[in-house]
Amino acid sequence: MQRFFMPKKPSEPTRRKPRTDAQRNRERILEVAKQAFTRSGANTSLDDIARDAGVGAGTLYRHFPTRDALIEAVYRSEVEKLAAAERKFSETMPPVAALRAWMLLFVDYIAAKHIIAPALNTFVGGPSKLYEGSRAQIQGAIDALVKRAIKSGDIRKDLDPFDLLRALIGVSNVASTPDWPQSAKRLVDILISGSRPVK
Amino acid sequence: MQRFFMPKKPSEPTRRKPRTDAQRNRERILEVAKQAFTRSGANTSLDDIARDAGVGAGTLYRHFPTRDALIEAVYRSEVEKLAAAERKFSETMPPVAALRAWMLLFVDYIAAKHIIAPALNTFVGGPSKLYEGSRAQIQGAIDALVKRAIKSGDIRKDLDPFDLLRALIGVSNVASTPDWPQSAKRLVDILISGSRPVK
DNA sequence: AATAAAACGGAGGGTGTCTCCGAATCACTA
DNA sequence: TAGTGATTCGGAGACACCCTCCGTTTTATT
Repeated sequence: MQRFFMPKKPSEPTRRKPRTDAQRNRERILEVAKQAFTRSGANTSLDDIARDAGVGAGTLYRHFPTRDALIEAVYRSEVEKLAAAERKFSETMPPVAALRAWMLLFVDYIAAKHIIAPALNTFVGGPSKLYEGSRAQIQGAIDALVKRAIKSGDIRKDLDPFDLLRALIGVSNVASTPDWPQSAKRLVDILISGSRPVK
Repeated sequence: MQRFFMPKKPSEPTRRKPRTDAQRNRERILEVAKQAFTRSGANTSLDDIARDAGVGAGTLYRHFPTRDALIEAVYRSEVEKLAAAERKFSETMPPVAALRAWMLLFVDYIAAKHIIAPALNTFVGGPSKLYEGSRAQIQGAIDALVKRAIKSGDIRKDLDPFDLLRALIGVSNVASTPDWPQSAKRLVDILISGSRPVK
């Protein structure tokens, strides 16, 4: 009987089914890392995380070559929720309200998982390629929100969406007082108000 | 012959003149640290700094028990310049203009000595006592500026000065793109504009 | 069951932090 | 100017973390 063959690109020879233990370890590491980061901040020892996950250091580093890669993986789902929220707000709310709501949500997310904040800014020194994926999602979200608000005429034409984003990420980094979320939310309104067109 | 004695507080017994080598070493360390931080960022090896200063690690740690203490000491003079600028601006410019000018200057200072930025926010986890002195100076400066602007009626009554400060420090941390100073300056105007009273 | 690709794991080398304490240095006194 | 005790120096060393390397083990596949 003639059988079907999946078409293979010649450049990509037969792909093997990924090993189940690899997948399992990857998830275990992510699980442990999430707890560890939330508990003890973003510079927990990676060797410790590996041990708690019942895995050798080598395994951890093979899956996540850098600390940043691990952090990004841990928070990828949160970032996707933010991106989803953008779409929903854009459909159901007037432009400026949507922008404001999203910014507040952003603050909330960072307040909950405070570790994501230092991870969001690239390190001093140079624009690295880290967090490429997550950053693109976030940037896409605020870009869409601001563009819509500009089009509606409720926001200055010359507003750079990333300016807002930078401010948001920034305040989230400064955790000098326990009430910083309130401060951040007040700031959202200042930013919105300061972004309206000059009359 | 009867001699004079300096009156001594009993609680504070005779103070000895500080040793000259201690003073000299302290200054040498500061000098080297300043260069090292500016050149290679804020996580240069402290042992390296000690060696470059021709000093043992113990000496460095005795003078500056933590890395943060050293950083603060290095940038204390810059902070004092900022505080001085506040006084000058307050005397020579109208309230809002003074506030704006100072904020822009703040951005410039951080742009020049980028290391001060990560040093300005307390670490995640809790409000530590680090940078107590410097932070007080900066906070005092913006507090004065905002209070004056509020009194003149050009700024909302309910504006918290520290909200602005947080935003400033924050954006300075996010160095994702090489043009962040421009972004920061645009943001200053957004913040000012958003801080005006609602009509 | 045999085979080879893929993943594992942990020992180990490199680097950074910070302490500890005998040795060296200095301010003060007579 | 020499003596002396307080103060500071210095660097070896204990510890922690990062990350790699490679012999061993597991797995998908034939």
